[in-house]
Amino acid sequence: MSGIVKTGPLPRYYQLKELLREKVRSGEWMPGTAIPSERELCEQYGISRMTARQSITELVREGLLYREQGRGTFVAQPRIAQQLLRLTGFSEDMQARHQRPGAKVLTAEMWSVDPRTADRLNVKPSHPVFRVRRLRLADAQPLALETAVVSFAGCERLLDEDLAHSSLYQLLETKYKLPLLAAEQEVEAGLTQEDEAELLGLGPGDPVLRTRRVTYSERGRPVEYATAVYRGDKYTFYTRIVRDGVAL
Amino acid sequence: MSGIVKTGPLPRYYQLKELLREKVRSGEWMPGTAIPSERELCEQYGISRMTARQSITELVREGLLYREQGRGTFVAQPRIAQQLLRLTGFSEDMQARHQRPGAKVLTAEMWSVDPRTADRLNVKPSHPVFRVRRLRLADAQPLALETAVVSFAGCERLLDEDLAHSSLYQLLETKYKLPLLAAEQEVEAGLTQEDEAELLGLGPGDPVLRTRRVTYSERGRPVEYATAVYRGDKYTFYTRIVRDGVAL
DNA sequence: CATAACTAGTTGTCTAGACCAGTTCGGGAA
DNA sequence: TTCCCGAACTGGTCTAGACAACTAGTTATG
Repeated sequence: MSGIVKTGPLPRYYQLKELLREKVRSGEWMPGTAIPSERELCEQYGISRMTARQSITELVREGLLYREQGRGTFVAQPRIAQQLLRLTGFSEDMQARHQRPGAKVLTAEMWSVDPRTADRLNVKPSHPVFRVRRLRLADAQPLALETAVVSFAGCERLLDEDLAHSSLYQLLETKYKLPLLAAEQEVEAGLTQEDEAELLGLGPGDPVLRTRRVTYSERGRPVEYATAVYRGDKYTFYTRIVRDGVAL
Repeated sequence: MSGIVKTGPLPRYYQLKELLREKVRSGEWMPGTAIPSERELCEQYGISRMTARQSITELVREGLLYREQGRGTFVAQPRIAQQLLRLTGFSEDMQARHQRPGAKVLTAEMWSVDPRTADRLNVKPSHPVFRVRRLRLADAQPLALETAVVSFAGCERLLDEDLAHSSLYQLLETKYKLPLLAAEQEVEAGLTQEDEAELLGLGPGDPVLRTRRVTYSERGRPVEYATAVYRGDKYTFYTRIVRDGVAL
C-alpha cells in the first residue's frame, strides 16, 4: 500500500500527483474510466480537498486526465505519448523515441555573443558565453546539427565537460543546479545548406526542419539559446497546446 | 478604478487574472518589475489569498509572470508574443501575425472517415464526418493548404456554413458550443507535392511545413483532425513548452 | 570590522470547512 | 407509462486562517 507521508521533503500534492500518474501509466486505470472522486481521494490519503485538487489540476493541464463538472474525473486518451511532449533536450527526446542518442562535438568554446543571440539571452552584446556545436546522432546515424549557446555565471566550466557523451540538459539541471522550467520554440521548414548537407548525410535540396529555442530557468532567466537543423525525412516535432486566458 | 465583483457569472480568480494581464499588457507593469505581493492583492481586492494565488499561478503557467520564493512575483520578458502561443485556428493565427486571413473552399462534404482519421477522432471507421479542404490566404496570398475533419453530433450542419469567410474555430466555439480546450500537434518538414505546388504558388522541390493536429473539446473528446501544408518560406510555427511532472 | 542572530516580508504548502453548479437516478404524481 | 422533482453525488469556487521555507535588511555580538 503506497501512501502519502506528511513529513519529508516532498509536498503532499506532489506525492499524490505521482501516485495518480503511476496508476494511469501502469494501466490500473484505463483511458475513459473515472478515477476516485476528489472527496474519496481526500479520505483515502488523509489530505484536504484543496491539496488533492492541486494534484489533479496539474495532471489535467498535462493532458493525462480531464474533468467533467457533476460527473467526475476521467483518464484521457492522448494521441501523442506524454514523453514526446515534455521539455527535454536532444538526448531525452531520442530516448522517448526509443532511439539511442549520440553526439559528435564539432566546436566548444567561449564566444562573444552576436546581437541576435544577446537579445535572446538577455545579455549585453559581446558578452562571453559558452557555445557548443554538435552533430547529433540517433542510433549512430546523423539526425541533427545543433548549436547551443549557454549563459550563466560560471558557464565557462562547461568547457571541461564531455559533451560527446553527456546530456547538456542533464548537466545544467544536476551539476549546475539550473532547473529548466520553460522554453519558447520556433520551427520552420527549409532546404539543406551546403555545409549542413554533408554532415547530415543529405544531398542539396533535401528538406530540413529548423528550430530555435530559448530555455528559461528560475527568475525568468534565459540560460540557453539553441538552434538546430533536423533531417526532414527522419524527425517529427510534437507539441501540445492548452487553451488559457479565455472567458468561461 | 476597476475592481472585482463578488456576484455575477465571472469567478473572482478569473477577474483578477484578466486584471493583472491588462496591467502587464498595457505596460503599467514593466518586465522585470515586481507586482504587488499576494497579501497586498488580497487586501486591495477583498479576496482571500488562495483565490489570488490561483490567478497568479495560471499567469505563471502562461509565461506572463514568474515567482521567486521569498522575493515576490515579477513580470516576465517573453521572447515570443503571447498571441502566437495560444490555441487558435488559422484565422486568429494570422491576425496575431498582423496578416489578413482568407480562404478559398476547395471541397466541403460529409465523408466516410478513413481508418487513420477514425483513430485520431476516436470514431468508428466509415463513420460520416464533415470534411473541408481550403486554400488558406494571408493578405490574399496563398499560404497553406488545409484539410479539417470535424466530428460531433450534428456536424452535418457545417455544410451550410460559409467557410470562405468564417473561422471554423470561432464557429465551433460560439455557434456549436464546443469549447476547444487543448490540441496535440505534429510538425514535419517536406517538399511540395505536385498538386500542392500549384495551389500554393510554389515550384517542385520547394520546402513546406506539414502539420497534423487533433483538437479536443470537453470530456476529452477529439472534435477536429486537421492537416495542413504551409509554404516553408512564409511560415514559422511557434510554441511554448512548460516543464511538468518532475521532482522539486 | 566581520559575523551571527533577529526580523519583517515574501512565496509554498496545507487545512477544514462552506456554498454553488451540474449530473444522475429514483420515487412519486399526473 | 410519462414526467417532474428532489436527493445524493460530482467538480468549481472561495474563505480565513496556519506554518514552513526563503530572502533581504537590520541589529547585536564577538
